Amino acid sequence: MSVRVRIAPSPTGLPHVGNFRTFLFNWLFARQHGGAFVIRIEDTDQARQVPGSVEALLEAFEWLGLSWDEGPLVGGPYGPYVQSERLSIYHRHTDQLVSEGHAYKCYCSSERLTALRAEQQARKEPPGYDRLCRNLSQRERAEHEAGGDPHVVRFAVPLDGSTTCHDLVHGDITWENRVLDDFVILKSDTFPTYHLAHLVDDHLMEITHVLRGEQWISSATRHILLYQAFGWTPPLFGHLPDLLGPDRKKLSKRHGATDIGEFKRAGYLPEALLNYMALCGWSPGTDEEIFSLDQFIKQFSLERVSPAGAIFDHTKLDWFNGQYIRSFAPPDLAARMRPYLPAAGERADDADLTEIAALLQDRIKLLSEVPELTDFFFTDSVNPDPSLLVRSGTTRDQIAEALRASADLVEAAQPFDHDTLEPAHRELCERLGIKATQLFMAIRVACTGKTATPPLFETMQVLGRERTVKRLREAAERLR
RNA sequence: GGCGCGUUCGUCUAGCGGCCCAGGACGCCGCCCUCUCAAGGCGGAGAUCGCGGGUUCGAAUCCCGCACGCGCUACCA
Repeated sequence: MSVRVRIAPSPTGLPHVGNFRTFLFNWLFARQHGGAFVIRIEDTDQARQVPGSVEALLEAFEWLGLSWDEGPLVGGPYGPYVQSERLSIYHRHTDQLVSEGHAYKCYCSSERLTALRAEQQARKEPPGYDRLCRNLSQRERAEHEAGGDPHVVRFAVPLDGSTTCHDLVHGDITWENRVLDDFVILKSDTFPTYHLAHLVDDHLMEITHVLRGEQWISSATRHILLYQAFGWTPPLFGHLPDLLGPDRKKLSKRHGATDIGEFKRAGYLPEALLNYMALCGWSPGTDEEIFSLDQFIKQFSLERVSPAGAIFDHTKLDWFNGQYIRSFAPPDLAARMRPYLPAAGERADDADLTEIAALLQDRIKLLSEVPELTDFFFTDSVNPDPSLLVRSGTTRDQIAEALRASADLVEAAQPFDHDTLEPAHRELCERLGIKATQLFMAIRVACTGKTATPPLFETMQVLGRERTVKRLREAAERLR
């Protein structure tokens, strides 16, 4: 039987990086086995819906370059892929369970349930449904029905025995059935709970491996019990570790930027995010760290997934991003940079941008750093600060003279390029009796307005002879 | 409270009985390179392997307790 995995996001907000790490592992597993990767929208909680969630999710998939075989937009033979469109299926299966005695209608009010829980806690007993309606007589049941009383459907958990989950990541996990109460599988609004819905869908969609977050471990026993009640063979389970915040709590919005769109805006590359996410919780067992998606597909294995949660460390993500930025050919980097350009640079042509990209390549970790590092390429004047122009060990007059001399050199340089400009300026230093550091910094500030820039003469080359001369003379004027 | 999962440098991790008085990477520190900033190269600090018992000639690795963290214990997923 071929592998089929699924991810089951609920449309309750922005696509979260923690969820995506889980999605990624599912995706890798599917691709590795030539299986199907299915997206199913779990919208059984009507109250928590957030409009636009699905669109944002799919956008994130697109940005990361991950495709899906069945689900929203693409459909598939096991649809519909939205739970709210599958209500009749859940009702049919709930009825089956009820008629076979594996589930029962419960008419208890939420008030009674709340009171019950309070009592139990007061007596330091484990909270849980007391199974009142499990033992209703035929007559009592008929009365409730006749009265049209609202109800939920609860699963009748076996009173004894134990259940074992053979987890692909954690190994065998066993629970005593008696620690479970009769959980709700169909809510009074006639929507199924997660427990029922995901399971019916997984079975009907012929899902072979359920790779989900570790918060589901404790529910796995309920799920296996349900499979048994239906007489179905459960899929294989693998509970994946969480992504944690610096406080070791499960990563959430509280920890800052966690939705995929924010990473994009912050200047991260999808390659870097993917690479880092995959290494949070999975390791190849070698010293390799930089992986393409194809390499991940080849090497990924559930056996090497760590059972422990991992803190999501932006510092290391930044390093990956820098690695990828440096790995690009300049024209490719230029294309990546384009969306991040300052307003003044939006009309830059590809050739110019490629030269700029080559200069920035070793200097940025995030594409969002591009505007502040490139603004001087796109503006008319840089308004250099005189105090930056003239630094200790030099005088205003000295620097003004040097800048004029530099302008003359630049005007005369033949050809106008780095290889001609640098030696000419080094000679100028000797002639003027200034240190290269001092002269070059003054020129740098004059041409860019900044003290930290790409190499001076290469920057001049990209700036062009005309603008360079103009800036040098303007700066000299400022020192009058 | 009950049940479950987890626990190796600050962080991500390698390790599956001797090769480990624990290796790599990020970060940090220093040096080199150097026109600034980076990038890069080299080197360094950094982990009594959560704690306590056992098993064994030998344990980070196996077993048992304990502690701590996290999760579940909803008509949320």
